[in-house]
Amino acid sequence: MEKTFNFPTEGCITCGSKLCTKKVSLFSKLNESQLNTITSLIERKHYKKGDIVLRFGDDFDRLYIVNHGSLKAVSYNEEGKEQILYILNEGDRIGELSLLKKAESQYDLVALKESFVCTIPKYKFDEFIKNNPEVIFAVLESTHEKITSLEKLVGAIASNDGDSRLRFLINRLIKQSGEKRADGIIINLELTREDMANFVGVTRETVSRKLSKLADEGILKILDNKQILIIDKTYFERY
Amino acid sequence: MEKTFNFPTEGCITCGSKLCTKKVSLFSKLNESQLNTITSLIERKHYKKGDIVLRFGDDFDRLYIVNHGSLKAVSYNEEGKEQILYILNEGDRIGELSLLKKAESQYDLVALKESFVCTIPKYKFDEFIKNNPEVIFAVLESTHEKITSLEKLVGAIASNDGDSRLRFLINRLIKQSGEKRADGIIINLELTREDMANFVGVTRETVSRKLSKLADEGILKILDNKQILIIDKTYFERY
DNA sequence: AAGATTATGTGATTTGCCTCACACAATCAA
DNA sequence: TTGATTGTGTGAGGCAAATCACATAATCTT
Repeated sequence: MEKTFNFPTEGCITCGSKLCTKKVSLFSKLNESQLNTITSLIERKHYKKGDIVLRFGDDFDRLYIVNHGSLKAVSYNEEGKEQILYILNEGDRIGELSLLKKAESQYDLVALKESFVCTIPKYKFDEFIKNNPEVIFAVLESTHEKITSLEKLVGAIASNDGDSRLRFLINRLIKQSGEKRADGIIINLELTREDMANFVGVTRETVSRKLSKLADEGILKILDNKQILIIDKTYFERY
Repeated sequence: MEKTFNFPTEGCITCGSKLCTKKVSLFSKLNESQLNTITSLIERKHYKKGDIVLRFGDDFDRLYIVNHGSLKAVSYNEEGKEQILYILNEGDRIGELSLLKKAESQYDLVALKESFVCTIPKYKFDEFIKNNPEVIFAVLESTHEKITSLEKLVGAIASNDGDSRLRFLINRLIKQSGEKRADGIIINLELTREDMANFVGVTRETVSRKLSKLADEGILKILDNKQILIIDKTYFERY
């Protein structure tokens, strides 16, 4: 079912020419010449599904931008159970903080599917910022979004109520990757049931059961393991 | 038991003269004249225990700095249950993000005890930053700390294990306000049992029971409702 | 100082999720 | 294509924490 992908060796695979710098909100306000400079700093790498882009404990000395594909950032608790902190889709970025000081990554960055990831080394980005100080505001804004995202996650999983955890999860998936159709909203999942569980702190069994229940109630339809059709969007907006 | 406080009408109540700008890490790298400028921008207000400093939905158009006392930032879930996102002690600040754009507060800011809070209005701070752009890096660093703090909170409460939630809570209290003594570390709580519960997402009963259990095991001693003596610090460091 | 209010500890009961178990489906690898 | 691996759904049972209930302690208020 998965359509095969034709990988260009050079340039941005989604917009055809440049390295997508324009669609990254971090750079959305830059002019043409600034964009060209940024583009020249970028290194792009290819990852297969399951590949580890950055490992826990490694130097976090780059800014990472998802050019194509998606990543998860996962930490591990005492018993080694996975906790997903962020799900990064096309255009999302992580590592703004490494711009400040040398730091070690507190999580693994893992490709959820075949992905292209653009990176800018800290020292290069530092210099760019020195010459283009207004970019720092965009960086701040980006960290703002991250904080908001985490605050909501905390609220969702602290509630200790499985139904609202699932509601939160699906609501976020709708926002991140929902596509409107005539009969509802399609979510194309990169996540497994277990990933979903590890994001909101339940077990994969609970995710399965809750999804089935929601399907019984007519709130959504499970098309297949990787596709969910949201019928009653409002149920998830009660948040 | 609570010692009464002698409130000066002007100047910093903890350092005697200026408005504590020097102890706030946000400003720690500023020179004397910059500090004087900042000090002149600050407005200080007094709050009684339980007073609401900023309400959910209000314009978040100031930077808030705890000059003396402590605050909690609380949001509410669907059922109206309180979720504490941050505990702010002397020198801590919140609202850096309001520097970017007009935003509404996503939580209530509540005084945990009698407190003095210094604020700087957005428009004044914006101007200060325009003249002292290097401060923006300190702001970024401050948001970095907030992100790290939230990431850890997520890891703790997602685990779904009461013991580790409590371990996380007490570990943070030790770091935020623990005082070393010959016989261990004293934590002077501003939080009630219910506050503690609302921070790590359990009920107050569970906090009570878990604390009693830890006391039985000799890991800590409950001196009274507001004082806990940590005997085996290492237990809480397993994190 | 006395009464009212708020906070705390602890027992009894309920409940929802985790755990374990297993069948079946989907995907991967050669 | 085939077998191996990984993912998924669902039942049964146990258990930790929520809930409910109440006595007592601490703290506010005047």
